[in-house]
Amino acid sequence: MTELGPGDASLLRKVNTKVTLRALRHEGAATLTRLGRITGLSRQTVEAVLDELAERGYVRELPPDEGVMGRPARRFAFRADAGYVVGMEIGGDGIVAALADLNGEVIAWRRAEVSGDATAHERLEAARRTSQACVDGAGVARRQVWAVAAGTPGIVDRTGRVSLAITLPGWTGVDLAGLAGRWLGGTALAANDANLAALAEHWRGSARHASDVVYVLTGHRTGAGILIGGRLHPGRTGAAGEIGTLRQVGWEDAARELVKESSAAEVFEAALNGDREAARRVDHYAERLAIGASALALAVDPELLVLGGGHSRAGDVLLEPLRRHLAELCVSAPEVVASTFGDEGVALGAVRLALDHVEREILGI
Amino acid sequence: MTELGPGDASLLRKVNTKVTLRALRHEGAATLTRLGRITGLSRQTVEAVLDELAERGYVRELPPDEGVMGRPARRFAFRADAGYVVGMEIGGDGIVAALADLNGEVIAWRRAEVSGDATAHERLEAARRTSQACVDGAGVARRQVWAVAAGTPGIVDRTGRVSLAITLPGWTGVDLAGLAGRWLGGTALAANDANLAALAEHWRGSARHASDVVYVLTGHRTGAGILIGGRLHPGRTGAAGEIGTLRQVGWEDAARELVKESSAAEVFEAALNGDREAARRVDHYAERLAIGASALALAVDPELLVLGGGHSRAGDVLLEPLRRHLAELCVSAPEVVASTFGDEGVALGAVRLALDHVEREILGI
DNA sequence: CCGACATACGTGAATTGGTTACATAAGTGG
DNA sequence: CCACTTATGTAACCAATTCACGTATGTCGG
Repeated sequence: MTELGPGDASLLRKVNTKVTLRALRHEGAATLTRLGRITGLSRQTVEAVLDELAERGYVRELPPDEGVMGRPARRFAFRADAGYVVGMEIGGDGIVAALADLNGEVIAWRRAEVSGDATAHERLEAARRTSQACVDGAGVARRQVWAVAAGTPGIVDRTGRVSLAITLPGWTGVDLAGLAGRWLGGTALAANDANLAALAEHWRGSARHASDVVYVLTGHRTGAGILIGGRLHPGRTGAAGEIGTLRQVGWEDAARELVKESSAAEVFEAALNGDREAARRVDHYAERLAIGASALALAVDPELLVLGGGHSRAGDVLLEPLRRHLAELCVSAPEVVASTFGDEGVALGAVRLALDHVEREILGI
Repeated sequence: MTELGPGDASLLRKVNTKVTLRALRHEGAATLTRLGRITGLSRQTVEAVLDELAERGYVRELPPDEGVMGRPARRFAFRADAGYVVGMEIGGDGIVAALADLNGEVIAWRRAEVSGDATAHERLEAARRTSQACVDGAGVARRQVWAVAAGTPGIVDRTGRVSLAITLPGWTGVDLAGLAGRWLGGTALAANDANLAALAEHWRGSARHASDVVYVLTGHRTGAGILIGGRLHPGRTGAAGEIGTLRQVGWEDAARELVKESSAAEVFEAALNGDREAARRVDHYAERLAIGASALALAVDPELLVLGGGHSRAGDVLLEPLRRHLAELCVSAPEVVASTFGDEGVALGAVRLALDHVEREILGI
């Protein structure tokens, strides 16, 4: 995994820069002495590292704390506003774009509705407009955007091209990463929506403490994303988790059956209120989900299964039968929880993906 | 994944030791100058590193090459005989033990038959005797054995305990790692057999060039192992890949149906010779395999699917229908190949697991 | 046998990065 | 205004590495 090269002396400085930067970002703002204690490095080393980082613009010196004993200490903070990233969801219902600083704090959201049968061109135009408006509206210069990531239904290959999308017309073959790179500055990435939502849950949601996670995205479409060792596992073609395509699983029409004539929310509501027929439909839907989820859970044996997407808002009405069916199917079923994020999960995961890229490539963390 | 600590100066030496040792092991034997060129380090550094390694006993100086121009260069080689590891399979048919040096060269095999309905105690005794005989017979002192690993059917948890085994009587609950540690010296590890076989294929077999691999172990029992990023993916409970337990998959009795009254080899042979009924049975078996394999392939989206275990010897008679059924079930089916190792795969994978442990913990690679 | 050549070894100085120890500076609190 | 607390600044030292250059030790051709 980690390529290991020979170490000349400057490798040490690189390592210590990473360690210091990580500690500083974790602390928010800190003095030299404190950073030294945390990292295990000497104060002098930390000082040298921070002066260098300040020079490069990644770190800012703050005015010293007042009212404390002793000589005032130099304080530093990571410059989260040194750059920005954009994460977006390009889905069947519309576009969600989020602008975040280098700490991952989202400073602007933007949404746009796009009908499910819009052409690829219309959808892409909406995405371009929405992402650009999100950045411009926040008063951030486009060249300040270091990376962009987009999540979308369907299979997205390693280069960021949509290699297969059944639910969106004309979507197969779209070079999403290539296009998004032209809308804004910086590197552009694209990935499957469920995968990104999984990433978001691991970052700040229900899956914070798990490293192997299966995420099941419910809604009009049913999909899944997999995290292994806390990292995205896209697979060779980007199709990892696309268990729904297996006929035996029946994810294709699971959602359709659930919402036959009423809305999903109504069905869940009715089931909660004791409607036997609604309860039966929810149970049947849960069983369908469980079959696919159990295949994933048996394959990956994750610590956690997160239920996300539109229908996860139903909560225990859906979670309880899902847990029950899953327990029947798995030797040792994983814990099942609802996702923390609603319809912001995919865009948030895209932010995280873009940040990962920035931290790896630019900050060298 | 990688924990990153602060770097004092000695970190550099550690890194360069690893790089040098890796290069040396790759070369077999090499001069200082050559190692310097390969690693990108200066000759002096390489020399200091190797002198240190020689002192610690990991490396040996060889007599210089003769008949070449210029001043004879100091030559070094990794001391593969500085320690040994044992890998073993404890299966339903019997025991396979392999003793290997630190280069992974197997210097002794040992086998013992144990009937499928032997008690756990009998099986363990056979394993103890076989592994000890393997080491003693090769003239290696038991304290020279740095690590032992064992593969077995069933689910093996992270501590090396068999948490569930259906096929072997009394096997559930056996603390395999704990016991194996007492038979021989060193650390002891235990894992699922299919997982280890997958590791062996990645190490020296059909899966050498793939990093994400699904391995399907055929035979009396059908199981699977998963490699992600070239590393074992055991999952939370060690049950990753145990898709066979899903009823819809039908791995439980797939093998039983194939061999109804004749032996598996006979069925394959007959199918090859144009026997329609045999071909139908093989096709049905392949379909059963493909259903489970496709679930794994869709979940993991691997680069390669390796078919191993007893029935993989059948070759194309089985591979061809498997590929066909897999292509029907998967969006983009992975390449399917037969395993390189027959009944030695599990023990060989155990050797690799033990070596991984040694390299990580002792050599610090 | 001997000189030319090729190649590797050996040594010392310079560089980079890091640590420890201790004197000094700059605040707070009575 | 003095004691106290805490951080900074400086100097000496160490560890690991590289570069430059001189030296050693073999082969090859006559």
